[in-house]
Amino acid sequence: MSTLTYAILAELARGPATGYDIAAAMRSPVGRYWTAQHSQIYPELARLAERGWAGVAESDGPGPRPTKTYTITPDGLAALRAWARTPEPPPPPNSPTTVKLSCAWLLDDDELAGLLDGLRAEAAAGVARFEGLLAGLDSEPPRDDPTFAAALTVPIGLGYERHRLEWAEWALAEVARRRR
Amino acid sequence: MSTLTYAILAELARGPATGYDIAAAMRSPVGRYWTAQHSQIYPELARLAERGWAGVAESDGPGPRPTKTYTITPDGLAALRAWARTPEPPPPPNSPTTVKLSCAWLLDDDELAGLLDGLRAEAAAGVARFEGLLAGLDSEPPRDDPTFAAALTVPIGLGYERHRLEWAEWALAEVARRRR
DNA sequence: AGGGGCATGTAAAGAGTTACATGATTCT
DNA sequence: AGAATCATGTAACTCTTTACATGCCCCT
Repeated sequence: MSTLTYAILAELARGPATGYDIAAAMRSPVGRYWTAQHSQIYPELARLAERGWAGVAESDGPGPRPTKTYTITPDGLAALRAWARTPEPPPPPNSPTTVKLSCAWLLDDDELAGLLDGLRAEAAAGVARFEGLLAGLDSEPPRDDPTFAAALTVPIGLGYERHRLEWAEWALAEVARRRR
Repeated sequence: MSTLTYAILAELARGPATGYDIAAAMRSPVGRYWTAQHSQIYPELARLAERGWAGVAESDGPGPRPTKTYTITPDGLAALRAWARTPEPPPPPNSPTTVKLSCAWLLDDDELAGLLDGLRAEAAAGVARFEGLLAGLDSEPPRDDPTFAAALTVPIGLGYERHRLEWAEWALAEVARRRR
């Protein structure tokens, strides 16, 4: 059982959903932090049902196949809770962008400044996105509601983007200072 | 050509190395941010040599096979620089830990506090690690030296861990506040 | 009439991890 | 005597992405 298994269960814990719904949610998983393609989700949902962690209801679909609506079972919910409360080993911090930055000594000032400015713009957009998201959140959500979790996770994303923005601005200033 | 290709080239740009050296550097790539196993590195080095981006020199090895020392070629350096200066599309921010946090509404107060405290401890260790690294850096490194890049990348890591630590402390306080 | 959204699936290829395999030297 | 380090490689497996494939309904 991979992270995807539980990321799907976490979606189902919020309510019944089709594979299409879950794929849509995982296209831009703001505040929930997992992505996957539908080609990975459909087989995983079938395994979930086979394992008894989700139930399926079929209805007429728009295409040649029936629409399948999945619902989390008590077993599935228990498995999700058990997974969620165990600590995760820190993942390898693989970042192509930081590898590029580690080549900064090979680039000239303009190339480096261009790279940094792109990162600055990206981070600024991220800050705006998460600020909007935070503004839309209930300030004191019910303890047993998904929005309670969002009130915790959205500030991580916001803090992360803010830190990236500050760093990019500092790095640009640093490169400009050394240029002279 | 994957990120691994260029991450290896970035190592070779610092000087000739064996596959073993690169695997060791990528076991804990502090400030450079890519990890890989030797089983991935050895074939990739062979492809690099085949492509003309690295040269190989064989010498007697400690085991049954000769030791191969790889050196970056002018073509390899040019390819690395070209890659490094092009912006990277933002990667999917997949994080198992944040998926767990998005299940916070399913956990009771003690389970959630335990999860958060583990993250706090992890972040605190990270801050200490990067502070030590930063302390060991030259404050004004030569522009065309790998340490110049480290002076840029180490503060990203430090800032990231500081942000995580602040967030974890805030989240713990938030959970404690709502507990009462 | 064509494009986009809804809805499901499979196939192929690439990326990454874990395990298997060998063998000399050095340290405890 | 056994473990760790140096040094290389392959095999099997899992995870992820990209592409192929179908077909209805709604909007312009």
